[in-house]
Amino acid sequence: MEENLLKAMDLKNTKKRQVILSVLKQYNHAMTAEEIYEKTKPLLSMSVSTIYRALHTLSDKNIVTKSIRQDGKAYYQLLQHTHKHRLVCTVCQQIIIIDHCPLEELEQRLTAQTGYEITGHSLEFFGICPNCIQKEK
Amino acid sequence: MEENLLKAMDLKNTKKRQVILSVLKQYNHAMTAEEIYEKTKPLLSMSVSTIYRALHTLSDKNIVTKSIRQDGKAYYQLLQHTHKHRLVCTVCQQIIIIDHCPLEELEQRLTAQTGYEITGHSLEFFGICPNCIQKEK
DNA sequence: GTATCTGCAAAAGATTTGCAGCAAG
DNA sequence: CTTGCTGCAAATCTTTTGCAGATAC
Repeated sequence: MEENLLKAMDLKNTKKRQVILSVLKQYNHAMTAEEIYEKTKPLLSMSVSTIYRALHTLSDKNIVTKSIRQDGKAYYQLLQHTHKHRLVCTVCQQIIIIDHCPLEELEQRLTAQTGYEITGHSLEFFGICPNCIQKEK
Repeated sequence: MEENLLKAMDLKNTKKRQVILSVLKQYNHAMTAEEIYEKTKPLLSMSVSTIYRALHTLSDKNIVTKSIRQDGKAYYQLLQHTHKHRLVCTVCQQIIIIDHCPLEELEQRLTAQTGYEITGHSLEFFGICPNCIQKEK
């Protein structure tokens, strides 16, 4: 399965890339290189630079997406056509997933107005969760 | 003017902070610490760490906002209640400013659904501008 | 005077890179 | 075999920090 993805993109089908892809598939959410490193370690140990290089290659080939969040770290995940955004509590870091992405309509309007071919967006909400609002009183 | 802002927040009214604020006001868009450093240099030279420390303090006091973009750098700007987002060409880096922020309504809905007090969001669009689409053909 | 600010140089954290050896096709 | 992949260590880039001296109030 991971094999086909790699072959299709003229990439060598190495064990390490397979394991990276299988971890991304298994967890199915955006992960940092460090998290991927931890999760792959028990399966097949590899150096962190291999992970960075693999992720870079895979994101060039549009197999994974890379997105930099407000913590300054890069998060990688398998390219998905139905994507989601997050609402993050700035106090306790609790996260709520926003299922419906509200931007598709807006992107169409932007394409019409600007002539850009829009390829993506990044969107994240910040706030304080009900719990932390309580505690701060 | 800058003086009042600082006084109001119990911050010492130093020449360097004044200059940082005046540059942020003058350019009135999000800038990196490095850009601020370059712009303040002719006016009053200071070390980069002073700039980082001042920006950190000012953002704690909600005088400036900090936002990390997809280039991995932190951008600072004076807190504004009417804010804007950007559409960035991933080939030539040309930028289009999106005047109307389409998220206010959505934020109200999220507040109702989650009980979060929403304090902000980050949103950026990526795409390929008409020029670069031409060239790639 | 004293709490706060600043400069400098060093440290930190995430990511990238040069090079020599290794493995997939 | 030969092109592309990997490990290691060193380099890079942005940002943070410890400490000693300087400045605002």
